[in-house]
Amino acid sequence: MVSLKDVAEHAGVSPSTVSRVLSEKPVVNENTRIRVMDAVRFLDYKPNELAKSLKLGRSNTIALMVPSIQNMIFPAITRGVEDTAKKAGYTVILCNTDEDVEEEKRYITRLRTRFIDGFIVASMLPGSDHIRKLWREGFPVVLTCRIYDDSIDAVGIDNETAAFEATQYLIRGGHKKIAFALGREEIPLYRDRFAGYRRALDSAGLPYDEELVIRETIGTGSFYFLTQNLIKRGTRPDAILASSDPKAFVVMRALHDAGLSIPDDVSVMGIDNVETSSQIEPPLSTVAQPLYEIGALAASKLIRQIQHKEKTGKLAPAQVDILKTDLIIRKSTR
Amino acid sequence: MVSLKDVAEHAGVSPSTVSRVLSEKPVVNENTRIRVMDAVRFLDYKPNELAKSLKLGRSNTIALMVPSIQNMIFPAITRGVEDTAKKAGYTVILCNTDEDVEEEKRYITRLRTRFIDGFIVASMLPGSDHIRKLWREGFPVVLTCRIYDDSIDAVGIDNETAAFEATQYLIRGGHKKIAFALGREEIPLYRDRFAGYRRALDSAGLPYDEELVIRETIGTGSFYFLTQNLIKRGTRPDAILASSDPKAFVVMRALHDAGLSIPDDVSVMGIDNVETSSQIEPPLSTVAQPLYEIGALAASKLIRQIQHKEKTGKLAPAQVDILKTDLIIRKSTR
DNA sequence: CTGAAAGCGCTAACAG
DNA sequence: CTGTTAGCGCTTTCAG
Repeated sequence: MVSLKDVAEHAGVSPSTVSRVLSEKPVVNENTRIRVMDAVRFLDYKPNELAKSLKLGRSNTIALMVPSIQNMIFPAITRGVEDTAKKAGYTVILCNTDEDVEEEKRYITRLRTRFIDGFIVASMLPGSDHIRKLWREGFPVVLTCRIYDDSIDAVGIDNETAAFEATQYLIRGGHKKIAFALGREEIPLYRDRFAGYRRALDSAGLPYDEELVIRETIGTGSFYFLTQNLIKRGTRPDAILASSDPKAFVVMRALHDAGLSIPDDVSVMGIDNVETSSQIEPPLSTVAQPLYEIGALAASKLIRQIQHKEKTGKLAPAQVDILKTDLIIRKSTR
Repeated sequence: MVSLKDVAEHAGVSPSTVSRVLSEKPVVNENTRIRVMDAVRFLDYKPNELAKSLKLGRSNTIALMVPSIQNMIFPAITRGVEDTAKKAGYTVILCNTDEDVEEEKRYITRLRTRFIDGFIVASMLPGSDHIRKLWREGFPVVLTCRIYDDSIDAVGIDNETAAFEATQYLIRGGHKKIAFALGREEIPLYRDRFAGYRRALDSAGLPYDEELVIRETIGTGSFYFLTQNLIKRGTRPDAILASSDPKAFVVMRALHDAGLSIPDDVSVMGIDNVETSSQIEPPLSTVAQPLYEIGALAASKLIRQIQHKEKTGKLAPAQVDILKTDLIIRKSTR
């Protein structure tokens, strides 16, 4: 490996001078600058980022923590993060946490020993204190898919409203018995969507029927069976709103296998708009989250925060950005 | 940040001693060992990995380069990589290259300045020399989804055979006019799959009909229109084998929108078995790649190679692993 | 404008 | 068994 010192020798100057021209310090004589640059090119010198990091206490690296990259909403978010990080000269480390708080903590402590510059945390569980602590210590963090309150930087959507709009759309389409496929209730995201569903029912004067909510409970079995049970129970809904697109896929499969047609017998709607949603048959009506933009914005917020901290020594006040969703009507609803 | 020196002072020993107990060197007195460990715990000392990396010339970090994490085969592969890397104490950096060789090179040079320990390169383009060069320089690399020859470590599947088996299955099912939806031909993967298709036709004594191959050419339009054209041309196929699952989705959509029923009017088959394949309607028959295992094996090969290099100073002989595929029959074929 | 020197936090000879 | 020393490759005072 060719080092700064080699360049210095080759150019007949001191290492410090080379360092100066490479960090574009304005104080260096044009002639020596040229001589140094020639040597740099001649030796094809690449500065050692690790040494720089050690000296400077930052690594130009950020971590993206997701429950699982296999969860269909995360590839797009991840791509948004990576693209904007790359543009700003940052590298991203991918961490799958499986929603395991201990795993998350382990990652955080491990990465901090490498001078990681910041974290984008995209898990969905209710806030645990280790993230708050991180923030309080002055560490750049941006939350996504999980917003505690307005005390930590975050970007997300208004889940309550998203579900409200979906339900409202269904109601306007003449649906009267709208079921709801509710994901694990300890996840705030799903609770919010559930609340939106109920509010829409309310404000349309439709009764809320506990019978019509399919609850994913561990042990009770999957949505597939729950959906088929619901139908067999005789109280057949005329529409089902799923609390996420992947859940809608399962619901659709159950309906189909039970011999029901979508949307003729029952409309199905999701929330998320993952890539697959437009590819299934029938294409799923849904409320789109701007996934790529969420990732991109999270990354640029984080980087801004990192740079702010470098300048001023502390974090800028937290700010949460709520991106707008988009009602997308395809063919799974009538 | 608490450093090794702090621990040393606190324990009343020299930094080297602390270093020794922490790297579990056997030569240290039990008593001082305990004293040091107490200090470590008391100060909650975490070694600075960056400093270690700088000193040792390795970072316990590997890079995973994929065309795009949004390409549906990569989330599972990525998860396989990350899981096994994590278990071995490695961190993974995710790089989206968009199949752009220059981008790939830029990543490589940039990451090398951080003492990256190895690369998993999962792009699909024919081999460019920068990867070969990397390998020749003694840098651990494992290729995946792209096998040049047997001179570089790699893991993948036998694409020719995969397509052969799919075609053969279709033929056995009584299909006589089997179309093929062929991805960009500069990608060897697709060429191989195409070859397998042709060989199966051949060995069954079925004629190869150029009319029946839908070629994705830039500018000619998407598979959607190509498929509909094929149908309108009058030579309606009784089956279509797509060179990848995502392409099969488009084909299915085109067929559906043209009023044809799958599999009654035409069978559709894919190759890959991405997650969505089982979720669409009808569920797609396909040849499964063991995606997670590909990622996991790639990572463990890479790590083994890294460790081999640390021991011996050079790479172990290249070895390419061909994982077996799995014919999965669902409902898109009759 | 440039060089010498110190040091980021760690490990590894080399002595003792 | 343990301490001293040097140094990984870089940046940054501090002098000059």
